[in-house]
Amino acid sequence: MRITRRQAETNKAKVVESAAALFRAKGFDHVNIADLMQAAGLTHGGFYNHFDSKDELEAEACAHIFEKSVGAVAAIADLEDSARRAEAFDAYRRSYLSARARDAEAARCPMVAFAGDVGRQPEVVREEYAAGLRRYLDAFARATGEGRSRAAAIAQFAALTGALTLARSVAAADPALSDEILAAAAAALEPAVR
Amino acid sequence: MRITRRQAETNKAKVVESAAALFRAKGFDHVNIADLMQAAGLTHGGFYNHFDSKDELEAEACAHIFEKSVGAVAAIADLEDSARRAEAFDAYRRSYLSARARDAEAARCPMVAFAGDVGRQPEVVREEYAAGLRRYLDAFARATGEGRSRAAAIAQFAALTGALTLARSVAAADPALSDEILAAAAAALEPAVR
DNA sequence: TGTACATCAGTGAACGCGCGTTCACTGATGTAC
DNA sequence: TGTACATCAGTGAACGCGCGTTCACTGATGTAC
Repeated sequence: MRITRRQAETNKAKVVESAAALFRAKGFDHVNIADLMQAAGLTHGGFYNHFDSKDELEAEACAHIFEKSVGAVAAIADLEDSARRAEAFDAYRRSYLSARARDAEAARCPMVAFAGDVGRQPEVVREEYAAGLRRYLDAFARATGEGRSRAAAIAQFAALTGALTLARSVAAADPALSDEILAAAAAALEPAVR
Repeated sequence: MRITRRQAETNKAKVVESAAALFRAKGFDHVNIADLMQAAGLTHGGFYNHFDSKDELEAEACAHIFEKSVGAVAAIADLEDSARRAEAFDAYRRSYLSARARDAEAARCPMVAFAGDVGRQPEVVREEYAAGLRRYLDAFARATGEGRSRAAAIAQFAALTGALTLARSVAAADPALSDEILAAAAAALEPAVR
């Protein structure tokens, strides 16, 4: 039963979109093609009409995820009023370290979702990830404001990822420790430059 | 061909030891039982003479790894001369963020090796990991010296893990960015309290 | 101390399952006239 | 605009491989006498 070309494109986009969510929740290696196609409302056999391999989808999903994440940070960096920018950036970091972000099944931050695994992924995925991280850090450094060095911005972002990753890693087994980690990281945040 | 009870114990210890190294290098899910037994000089069939399941070995290996890591930090914390303790702690953090630590196949820090994956592991492993992180953070907080709050110590450790994890994640695809991350994190380190 | 038997660590083949990938088939869409 | 045929997105069964786990077997160790 052939379908519209337009419909086929929509379907492919849906696969990338829902695969992205699954990858962020479970990691690349713990999502199988049957599940991922089902999440897009299709059956597994059609997968190879859209992608040469699972690796290729992983790379596309990775790019898709970074586009959104980088976009959100860039939007803050692009705020012209420096006071509003600083306010938005503070809110971003607070929300980054919130219990809600920790408890979300699919990690919002691509680095939290993938940093631990990406070294073991095929090269296409590693390249896409590295390109994404580069763009993310550029946007993040711009968002910190003129007063801060790029190095300081990177160190600050590392602290955010580290804290959220640690908090997520013990969320189930030791929620109190997990809360303590988030609170400690939030307390250590320096206010944004206005 | 039955062997000495003592020899059997030695063999089990060897399995835990070499599995620990493999897990740190490749993660729990990317080490199979045949490889892990071979690394210990045995064949895969004998695995279940020592362990009920792969999960059980994962938990034991996890405990084994934390014992070493926590021991190293605790040894620094236990130094009586506060100037020497501060010096040792500085050296520890510098070495934590070194290119050498990043390039080591098996991550030295258990959190860098496991934080991303552990949430998806069976409960025995998650519990062992959480217990290990608790002990590690206790030792780390003691090692920072009396002048620093526990919260500050935790935030600082999160910054270390985050930086090393990010640096490792792009080490292959973008070595320059990887170096930049390590350097930025090292520059942001506050000197230890003497 | 010596002998006979039970035990059990180690071996390697086999089982069963999950998963990425392939393939023959379907039938509506796209196209050539 | 209408008709005939080729195309190709989608389907579901099947393939092949890797891996955790099981099992029958071996033969030296441990033990009971």
